[in-house]
Amino acid sequence: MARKSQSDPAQTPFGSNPALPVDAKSGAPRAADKIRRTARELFYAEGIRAVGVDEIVTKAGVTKPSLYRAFPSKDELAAAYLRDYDAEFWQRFEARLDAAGRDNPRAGLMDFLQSLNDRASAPNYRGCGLSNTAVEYPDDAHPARRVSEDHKRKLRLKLAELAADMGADDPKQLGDGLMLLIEGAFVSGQIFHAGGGPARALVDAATRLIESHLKG
Amino acid sequence: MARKSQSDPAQTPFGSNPALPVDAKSGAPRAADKIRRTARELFYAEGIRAVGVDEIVTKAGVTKPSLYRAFPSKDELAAAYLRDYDAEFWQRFEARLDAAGRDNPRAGLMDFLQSLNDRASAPNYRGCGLSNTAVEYPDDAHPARRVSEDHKRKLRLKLAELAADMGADDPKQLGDGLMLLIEGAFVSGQIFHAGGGPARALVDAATRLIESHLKG
DNA sequence: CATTTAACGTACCGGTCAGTCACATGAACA
DNA sequence: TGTTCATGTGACTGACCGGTACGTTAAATG
Repeated sequence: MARKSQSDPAQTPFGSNPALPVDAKSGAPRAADKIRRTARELFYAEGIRAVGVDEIVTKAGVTKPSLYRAFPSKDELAAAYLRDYDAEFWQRFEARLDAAGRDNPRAGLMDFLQSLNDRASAPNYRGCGLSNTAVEYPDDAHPARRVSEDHKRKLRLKLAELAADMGADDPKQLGDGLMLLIEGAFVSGQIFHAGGGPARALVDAATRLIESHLKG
Repeated sequence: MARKSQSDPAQTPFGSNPALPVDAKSGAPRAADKIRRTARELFYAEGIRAVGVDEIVTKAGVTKPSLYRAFPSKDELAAAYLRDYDAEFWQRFEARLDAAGRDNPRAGLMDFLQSLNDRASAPNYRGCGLSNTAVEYPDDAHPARRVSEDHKRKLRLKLAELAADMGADDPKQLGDGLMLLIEGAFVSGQIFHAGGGPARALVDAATRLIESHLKG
């Protein structure tokens, strides 16, 4: 028989799911990790509210008590999903900046925008899991929304920081303008999903916006 | 006793609910209209999936069979909500354009953006009901999502049309750039809800983008 | 006044939801 | 061998979900 769904590559618009951590001795993936992995796929693709815990545990090949031993509630599982999502986002984001060189923030940012542009044109693109969650859960007290809000605040600061590094006269304004473009690409990418709708204008619009701020 | 919740102004970030149509003879609002009105408030404020039909009929002061006599399903009620939303959107949008004069599309658009900027800073702002629905329902076949997609396609065309009227060298590109900014304001407005987050940069960024296209 | 017709409510359906329980299994370790 | 730890089994809960069969009311109509 060997392992079964282990070979499934699980390609998603936000990147492939990383290899599952395995138990040091037995070599078998732990139930909690399988749940995390499956929850991420389903939550991202269909939305959190649309996915039931039964569906998660069934697809993960585990059982419900395993889920509730690892996570106190579905809401907390959703929050954990978003914390993973957040961590991977920054990993990829910083990687782009590093690749372009820390002395060239504009190239790094444009690189990120180009990759977002590409992903947003993929057929099954579903935008940003963190933004989507804020739409699904208006209540600030919801644990998943908290992760989403924290992430967006951090992104906003980071963009302003990059704008300052680029030498913009009004870095906050440029940072916010860039953020609007990025969030706009997230949502319109998933509305006009195949072939990329307005998201195809992302790089061009960002370039013009940056130019405008740098000339001033 | 008199009428009870009739006086409730129902102020929402997308404008106050219009007066309920009343029966020509009895002078009483019809059940279907009360449902439509209540559904719109709840769907917008909390999301479609988050609101059950029981909550709708209870708050509307009617009963479930009245809902299902007027609408074939909850999904179709959601679609009807979005058709109303769409109609009001264009009504307000075109009104701005008319007020500025059809020979001055740029002023009309900027007027609309300014009003969006203001609404997006309101404490209970929840973005665009049509965009939110696309996030909630990834399936293209869902009746509510269909309304959302149709609306966004139409908006995209309209923005390109306005860009052309402004004399842009690449109207589609400018239209798409503006659309990214608008969608970005919808979502970040509801994430950074009070005091307006990045949405405060909407007018400035749009101005710079337009200027950039007009100089080319 | 009797009857039709339209609008509405009462009471209920089966299914699914998140979450829990006591208990069995099986491998690692001492 | 006995203990510990992660996991599975299977049954169960109470709330809620979207949706419906059927009865009631009252105004309009002949």
